[in-house]
Amino acid sequence: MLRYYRMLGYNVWDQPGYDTHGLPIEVKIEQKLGISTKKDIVEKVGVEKFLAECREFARENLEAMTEHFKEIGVFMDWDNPYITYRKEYIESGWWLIKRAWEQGLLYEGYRVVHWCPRCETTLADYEVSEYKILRDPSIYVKFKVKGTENTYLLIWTTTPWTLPANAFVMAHPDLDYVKVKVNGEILILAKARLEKVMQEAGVEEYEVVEEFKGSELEGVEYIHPLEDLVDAQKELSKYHKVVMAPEAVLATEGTGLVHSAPGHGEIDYEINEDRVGAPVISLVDNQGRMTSGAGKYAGMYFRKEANEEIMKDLEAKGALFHKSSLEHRYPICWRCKTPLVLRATNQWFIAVSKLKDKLLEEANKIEWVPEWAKTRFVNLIKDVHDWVVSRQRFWGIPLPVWRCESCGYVHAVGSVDELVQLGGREPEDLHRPWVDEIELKCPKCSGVMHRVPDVLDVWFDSGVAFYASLGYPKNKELYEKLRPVDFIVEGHDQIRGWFFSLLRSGVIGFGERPYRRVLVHGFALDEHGREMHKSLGNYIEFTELISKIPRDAVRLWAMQNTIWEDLRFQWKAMEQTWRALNITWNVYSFASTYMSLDKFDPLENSIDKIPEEWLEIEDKWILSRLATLKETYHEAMKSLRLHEAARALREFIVEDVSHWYIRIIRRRVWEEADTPTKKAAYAVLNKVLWEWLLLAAPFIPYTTEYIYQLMYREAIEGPVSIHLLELPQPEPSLKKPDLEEAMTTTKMIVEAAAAARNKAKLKLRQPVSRLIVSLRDKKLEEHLKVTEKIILGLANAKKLEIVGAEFFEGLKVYDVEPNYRAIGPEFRKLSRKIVQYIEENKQRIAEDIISKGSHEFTIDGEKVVLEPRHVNIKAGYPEWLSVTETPLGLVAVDTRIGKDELIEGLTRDVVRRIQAMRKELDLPVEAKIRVWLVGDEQVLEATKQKIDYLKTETRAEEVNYEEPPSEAYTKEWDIDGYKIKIGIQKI
RNA sequence: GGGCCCGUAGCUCAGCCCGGUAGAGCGCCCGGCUGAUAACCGGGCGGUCGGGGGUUCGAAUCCCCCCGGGCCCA
Repeated sequence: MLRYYRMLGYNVWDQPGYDTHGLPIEVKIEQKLGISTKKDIVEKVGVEKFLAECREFARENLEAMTEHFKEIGVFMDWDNPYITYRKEYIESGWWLIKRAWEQGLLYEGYRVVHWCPRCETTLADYEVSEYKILRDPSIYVKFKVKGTENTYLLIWTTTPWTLPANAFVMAHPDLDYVKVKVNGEILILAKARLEKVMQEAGVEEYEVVEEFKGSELEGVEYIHPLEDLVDAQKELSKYHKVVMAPEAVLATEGTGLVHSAPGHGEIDYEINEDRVGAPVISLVDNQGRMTSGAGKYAGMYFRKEANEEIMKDLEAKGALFHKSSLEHRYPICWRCKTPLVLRATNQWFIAVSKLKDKLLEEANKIEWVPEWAKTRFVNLIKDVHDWVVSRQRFWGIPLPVWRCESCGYVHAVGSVDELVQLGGREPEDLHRPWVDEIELKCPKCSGVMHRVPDVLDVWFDSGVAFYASLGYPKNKELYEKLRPVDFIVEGHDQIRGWFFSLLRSGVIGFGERPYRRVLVHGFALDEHGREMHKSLGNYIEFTELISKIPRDAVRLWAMQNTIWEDLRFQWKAMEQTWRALNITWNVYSFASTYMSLDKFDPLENSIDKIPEEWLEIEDKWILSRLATLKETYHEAMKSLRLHEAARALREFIVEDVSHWYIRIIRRRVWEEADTPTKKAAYAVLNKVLWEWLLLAAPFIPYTTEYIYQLMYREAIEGPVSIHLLELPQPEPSLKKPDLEEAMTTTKMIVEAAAAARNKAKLKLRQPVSRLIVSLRDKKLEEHLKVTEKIILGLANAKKLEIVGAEFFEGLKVYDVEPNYRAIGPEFRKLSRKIVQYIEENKQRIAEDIISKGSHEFTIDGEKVVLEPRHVNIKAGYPEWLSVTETPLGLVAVDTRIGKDELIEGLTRDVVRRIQAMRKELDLPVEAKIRVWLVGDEQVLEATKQKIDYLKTETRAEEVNYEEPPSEAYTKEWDIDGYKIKIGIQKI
């Protein structure tokens, strides 16, 4: 796209950029240094050294990427990329945090996150990617309903360790619930789960005493069975009641009553925030041990001792209805494989949910390609949550928030200058640990302020790219000029990723969408449709790829794939594209060979200097096709459908130019004299090839540049590179839809004629006297009149006859077979004679039955009526006519070869052999030769009759009918059984 | 479980928006052409257009349900 707009004359801002921060890089370095925990980074390695390694790694990575981009022909300002770890970039990032803070959107809050108790860090959502089948308890617990003697809410859980932090119970308002009498107790659970639960618990006798909707449970209070053993329950007990939460309750699992611990479950947390308001208590510490708030269980590891002890106590208290275990998928740390714990921790947020309406409004102003990306995007925004921007790591943009030790005042810093103003100084590096050392003076109480230790989510880095890359806010001018960005492109996984992080930042920072148009591309997958990974062994090294396939073939292949769909990697498919490129090369080399041979000057003989009447029909046609191509091309490119443009380019050069136009104009180009028709052909070919070259330049920059340098630059005194030229614009006046249609008809006729020849085993070199065509649509006959010359040339026929359908009808030869099964029972004894009659009168019977539906005759004085059921009729044509049926009508070749045609055919065979021999000798096209012929008289005679033709075609100065001398290149040939010896020699 | 995308010849994919006789390239078999030629052309073989239902004179195409795969979430 950049190449396209550049060639339209735009001044394109083409700065590349690199995301360099983040946990993946930290992990790579941990591996390199042989460490695996945060503690090791701080104590064994030191943060400074660690970050230096990260930076070095990012830099190396970025250089390798740049090389790849350059290799594949990405044309950007590689000397001036933006890099997210640079000071200016980080400062630009700080500015956005400050903007959020100023608008009251930045806040610190408690939030349930996935936490690795071994690495002692939170894991971002996208890092929670590995799961393992683990065995866990599966227990049913009774919560006694307040104010009753023996009525209980029955809940189910696989995480007993979360029970101490239980705050409330969730139910579904629309689900049916029952009270069941079991062993003298009343249990409440969902009706849909009753049978399953009782079965699992091995209870055979139970009685449903009441049935009601879940909504009736709202507000029912209960008593937590571990209340007296857990300190935290003192705070939580007043919230113990049933809450309606349809989004958290399934009718297919558990009991329909879900125990909720807001400090240990995301949905629990949300529902608590939304409609309960209990304190969010998390009873697991950084290392996975129960905290002092867990009372009796303090110090126990959550998935081990705590689970055991809690189940034991529940049993002792008679609160355990049933206990078993199950295997399920449980998230584990992708680095150390430790099972993760969900726990509430302190994190920094930006209140994006407050901006939802604005986000939607802005998203709707963006142009999405394809359209469905917008649907996906809007759906995502509709359930947007506040953005957790903090991470407890090292290699990232430090969160620029300072907190006062004395009064707790929090201040967000937007730049280094502000740091200095507030009593700090400029650190030598804006990363940790340097920035952590900066102390500020509290503007409220003059106390000492320290930075909160977190760094920012890497999505924050990517989100600010649209302005941070341009140096905003230090340098406002550039961004003001370019905003909003015209075009961004990424894979469909980035709809939630980059596209969203950019919009979020755009709205926070500027209250507007930061980009105008989005193009979504697919993934490159292996040939089976799987993602390519080094670990799967299906990864293709880039260097290997470009060592095997030309870069332009790779590019063209990738770009002709429907852009937003995934691309399956296939060597074969690329080789095929390579072939198309090769045809392209052949086309230019064909043109170049003859044009330079004839010293054709493209400037002197440009198309506008050729009188219209010099143009043949095929010239007007290809010019029309070119005009159509340009229209299709620009339309596709302007709406970001690159693949449509790529396909149109291929189709045009391969099908229209190479296979069709050049095939037709060959004879015109071979002529030696400088005829108007040859000049016209050159001028047209030159225009077509020149404009195609420009149009193809954005797609195949290497090939087009090479051809440009080789064939055009000097001749047209052009600029140093083809990529500095402007694309040709559509020329509607050259479009001739009728002519294009006529040529489509012509192609079909020529192909049908070839098929008819094929059937009759008549090679194309053998001329035929007539080509006979009957078309269903009389209007199409006009087409044939227009292109008659082309048809005769390509079908190698002397005459084109357009006839009506009755011509073929009249010639039809019928084969009629008696249908014994129908005749026998009906005609009995006459049958044998009737069969004989049929054999003798096939044609008449067939004609009658086809036209009248029956055939009457008399046999032994009896009248017989033959109807279609009595015979099988097969239609055919006489032997001298080879017919092909096409959707347009019938096309036939008269296969009878007259004497003239035979002579011409034989001569062409000889010419063809001489040409082959010239080629074998590697003679230049323009070289003159001497020829000797000896052999069967018929062949010699034929060539004598057509001697002038033979001489011109082969550039023979003389033809001798005698044994070739020993110095001549001599070969013996067999032409359809005729023997001939040919000798040639260069003069 | 939800949103979106994909499913058409042995393989890779057009066609679907806007309904009208199912296409291309590759592969395989047979034939032809050739001063662009390690190219090219023709023919043959090959299809329940993922499945089912609906709308319609007519559905690969529009609508609904289901199945399989992918992306992003839960």
